[in-house]
Amino acid sequence: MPELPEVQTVLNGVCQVLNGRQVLSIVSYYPGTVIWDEALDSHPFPADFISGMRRGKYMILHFSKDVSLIVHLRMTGKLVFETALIDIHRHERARIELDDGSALRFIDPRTFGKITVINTENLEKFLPQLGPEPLGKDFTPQYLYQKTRLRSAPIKNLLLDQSIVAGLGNIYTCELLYRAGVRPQRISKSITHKEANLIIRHSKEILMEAIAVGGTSISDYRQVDDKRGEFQNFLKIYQKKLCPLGHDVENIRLAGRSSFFCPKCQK
DNA sequence: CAATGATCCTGTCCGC
DNA sequence: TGCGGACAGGATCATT
Repeated sequence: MPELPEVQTVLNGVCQVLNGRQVLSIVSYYPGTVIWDEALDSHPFPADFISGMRRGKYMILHFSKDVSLIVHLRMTGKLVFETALIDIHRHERARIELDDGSALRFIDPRTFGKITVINTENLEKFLPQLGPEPLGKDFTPQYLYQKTRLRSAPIKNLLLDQSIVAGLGNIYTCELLYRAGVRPQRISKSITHKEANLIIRHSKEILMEAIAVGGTSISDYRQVDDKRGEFQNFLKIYQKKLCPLGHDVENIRLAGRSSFFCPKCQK
């Protein structure tokens, strides 16, 4: 599922494709996939691509004429580049048409993904409240420790809360807690300074490793050129029966999600 | 305010 | 071979 490393990888590909191009139009094939800001100019396109950035799991694409796109892939969304117009794919929910006849197709079987077209000035208004970037300087052991003091929910739920830290999802949270040696169901308040240190260090480490190999392709996730990421080959606990040391892995449900952990390696 | 559970949705997989 | 049900889970909304 697209988490920070997958979104970053897709964004990098999208920026390459959009570099020097104009968007001519955004076509919607499924109700609710494309959301239009009411405060938008009535004829926003064509607009020149300026820059792309990422905030948590959101892609933000800036264009001329104060137009921006907020793209969220949710669980099964893909942005696939085509050099020429072709038939609408069964799961194609929207299409971003470019000035050279190419297009980015938004393919999303489960239809949870969204493309929001906004006036750039309204960016803050259209983004939810998001915590610090996990790879940023504000995501520190002190910050996390302070947040854990206020909560009785399991630490995994806290890490999945985008208003606490923006970009972690189920897979990397399972993995980083395994690396940190902390059980996902541990009550947040019980996390020690030392454990907060380990969680922060391994969060940053695992995200950087995953970005370096193009993310994790477990089911639908693909890069813009339809290539798979490679990090699924390095997962140690997610959907495993045995941990790397050969211990039995347990799977419990936390916040409605499968949570894999090793009772021997994680305390 | 915190925490939990339902909801959105469809493809895939498992057991019978 | 077919069918029903469980499952996958990011974010939002309603409820406790």
